[in-house]
Amino acid sequence: MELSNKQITVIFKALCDENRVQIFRLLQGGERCACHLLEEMNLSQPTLSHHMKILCDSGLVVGRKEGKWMHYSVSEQGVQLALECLRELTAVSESGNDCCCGE
Amino acid sequence: MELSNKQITVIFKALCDENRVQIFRLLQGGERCACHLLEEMNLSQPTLSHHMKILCDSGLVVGRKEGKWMHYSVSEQGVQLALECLRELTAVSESGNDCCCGE
DNA sequence: ACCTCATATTGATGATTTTCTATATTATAG
DNA sequence: CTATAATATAGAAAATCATCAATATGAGGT
Repeated sequence: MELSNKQITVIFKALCDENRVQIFRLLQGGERCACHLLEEMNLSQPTLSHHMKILCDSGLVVGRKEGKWMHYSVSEQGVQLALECLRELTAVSESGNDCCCGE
Repeated sequence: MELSNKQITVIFKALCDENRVQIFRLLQGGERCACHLLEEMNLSQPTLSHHMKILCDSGLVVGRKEGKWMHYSVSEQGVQLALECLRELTAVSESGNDCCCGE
C-alpha cells in the first residue's frame, strides 16, 4: 500500500464535510445522477459539482458520463483502500514501547 | 450506531491533516508522551496541543495524564467505531436503483 | 510558598475551504 | 448549425482551520 500522508488526507477529506457525508447516504441506494443529488441536497449546482470532484478525487466515489448526465456511485475499490488505509494507520505494533518520560 | 453527519465529520477530521496522519504513525509504536511527539514533529507546542485535541475529540486517540505528562495512544475502540462508520456509510443496498435520468 | 517544567488556552494572522453568481463547456435535439 | 439542457470552471466573499507568540494552568520539586 504505502500511501503518503498527503494521499491519505485526500481520501479522508471526502468524509470531513456534512454535505459530503449526506451525499454518501444518498449513494447508498445505488448509482445516482447529479441532477438527482442536486434535488435532494440544499446546494447550488456549482457547489454540488465541487463536492463531487472532491469525492471522486478521494477515490471513494466514481463518476460515469452518459450523454449529458453524470452518474455517481460508491467505488467498492476505493472503499476497500480507505478501510485498509485506516486499519494500517491505526494498527499498533505491541513492541518496545520506550517513550521518553515517566513510567 | 446511527451517528449524525456532524459526528462522522468529527471522526474523519482526524485524518484530514498531514501532521495528524504523521502523529498516527508515531503512535503506531505504542503510547507516546506529548514531549516525544513534539520532538518528532516540526511544530510549536501549542500547535501540537491543538492537533492532539482534535485527535482526542475524534475518539481515535486517547490521552492519559500522568503527573505533568500527557501520554497519547491509539484508541482501539475509537478505531473500531471509525471502521464501522466508514463501512456503514459506504455500504450500498443493491435494491431498486431508480434514478431520474437516462438508462 | 516559590520556582520550574509540561501542557493548555488565548488571540492574531495567513492559508484553505465552502459557497455563491456568472460564464464556459459539452452533448443532444430540432 | 443553432438552441437548450446538464455539468464544469472561474472568480469572489465568507467561514473555517492551522499556525505561532504570549500567557495561563497545573503538578512536582526545593
